[in-house]
Amino acid sequence: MHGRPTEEELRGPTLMRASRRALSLIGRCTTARQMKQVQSNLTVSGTLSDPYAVGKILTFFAASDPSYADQFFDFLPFPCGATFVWNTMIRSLVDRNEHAAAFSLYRSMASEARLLPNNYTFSFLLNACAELVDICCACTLHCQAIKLGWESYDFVQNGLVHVYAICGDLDSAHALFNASEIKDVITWTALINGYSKLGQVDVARELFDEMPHRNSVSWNAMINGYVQVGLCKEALELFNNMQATSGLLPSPAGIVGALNACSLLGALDQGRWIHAYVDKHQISLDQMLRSALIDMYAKCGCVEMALDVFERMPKAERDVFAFTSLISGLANHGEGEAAIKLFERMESEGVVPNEVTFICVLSACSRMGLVDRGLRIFGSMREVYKIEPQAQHYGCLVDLLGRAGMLREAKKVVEEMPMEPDSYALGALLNACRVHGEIELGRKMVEGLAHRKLDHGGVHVLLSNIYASASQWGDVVQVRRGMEENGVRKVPGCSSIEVNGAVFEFVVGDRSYMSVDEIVLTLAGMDKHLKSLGPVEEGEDERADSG
DNA sequence: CTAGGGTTAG
Repeated sequence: MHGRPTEEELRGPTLMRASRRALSLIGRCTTARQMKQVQSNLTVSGTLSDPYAVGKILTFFAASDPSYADQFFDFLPFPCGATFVWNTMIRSLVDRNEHAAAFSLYRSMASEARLLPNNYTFSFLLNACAELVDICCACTLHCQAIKLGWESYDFVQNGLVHVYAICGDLDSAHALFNASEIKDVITWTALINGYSKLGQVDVARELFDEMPHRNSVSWNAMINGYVQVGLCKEALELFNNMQATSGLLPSPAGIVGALNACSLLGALDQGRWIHAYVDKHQISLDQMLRSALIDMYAKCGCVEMALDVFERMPKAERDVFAFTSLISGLANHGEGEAAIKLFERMESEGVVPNEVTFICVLSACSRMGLVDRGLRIFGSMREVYKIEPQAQHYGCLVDLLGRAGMLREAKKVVEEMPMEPDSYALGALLNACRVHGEIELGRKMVEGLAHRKLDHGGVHVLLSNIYASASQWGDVVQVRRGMEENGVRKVPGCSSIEVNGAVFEFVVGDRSYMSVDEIVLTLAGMDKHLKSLGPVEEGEDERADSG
């Protein structure tokens, strides 16, 4: 029996009595109408007491019509539905991110249905705790699992190690790991992951080297662990190592990690190599992998390829990540107009922007000097998308107004925003003060911040930059001296870029690397060239915008 | 019927 069910099969009154055939039929239903028809036949024939059939129907509706699934479950003629059906329902609630409902169902399992949870129940709910990073809940479940005798079952064991590790309680996770008699790849990987998330990559690496068997998930956990703490070279080294030694094909998730490392390093050649590798081995290009490719190309300075990956993406897969990555890439390459156009295209294609998208598109507006457009987009956040602007968005607004020379308006935003301005908002305002020669305003702001103990290194550096722009060297020295005396430090900026396959790293103020003279000369040349082009007339872009 | 890994931010 293969293929879609025929009308005859669906209507067949006697067929339902045989549970196995019912299961096969359920498996072949593709529409809600078909499934409901089978469901009513099962109800009439009494086969609905088969929990496997019920479970399959539940799972089908949980994915397509959740409220119908809930209804179906509520009206099931219990006690025919065994623990299995409850587990299925709990799992589908967890899948739908309705964790609270899943836990409440767990509670009524004993009270209403007089059913005891089993190893499956615990495994699903421990997973839910891990998603919520809720260690209290995990402890409660742990106790109950012990009480009911499910503690030492493999999935429960691994679920416990995983949840404690994710919640950062590595002592508990490791203790369970040590006591565990099963210790499979999953137990090891859960622990490695926990240490990575805490930033303890050395411990994670030791475990990784020590574990008896590694699969691609274990490799990925370690690769991503390195990326998370910024050890991108180590991440790529491990990624290459995996190809060379393990004989495993990396999964899309692992490739995302490696591409991430390339993005952070600016390692275009390595990124290209990975892209080619993906093509060659026909690794499936899923949504996330495509977004990671777009991001990698954009961050490595190759917007054309970023665009190419985007356009080749099936339309239905172009999600908010793909759009936002590209919008950000375009904005960062001076293609502000294209970034805004893409944002509009996103809207017209019905892809809903999120808070990150707004940061990217607003910054595109501010670099283009498109004040009105930026203000309109900012307004649409709340009005159209019901996204409450965060400090970061107010920061973008300050930048938008400040760059355009509307200092008073920018200052007003800083003063009236509903939360404490973050360093970006303050930095944007101070930067605007520098560009537009508003020395007094800048000075007063920093003084006010220092008074309220809200000053940090970056703010003082910006103030000294303001003085420097105005050639007030005495004040520059004073600010710097004040910073020294008060022990204020700014974290030095750093960046990296790949040239001919080798990655070079730079730290502000460090002149020890090779060809520093050449770089400084080139920069001076670029600066001179830009200045020779003359200033862009104020308001020029705004007119182009409305015209 | 089950578990561990992944994407966008000035």
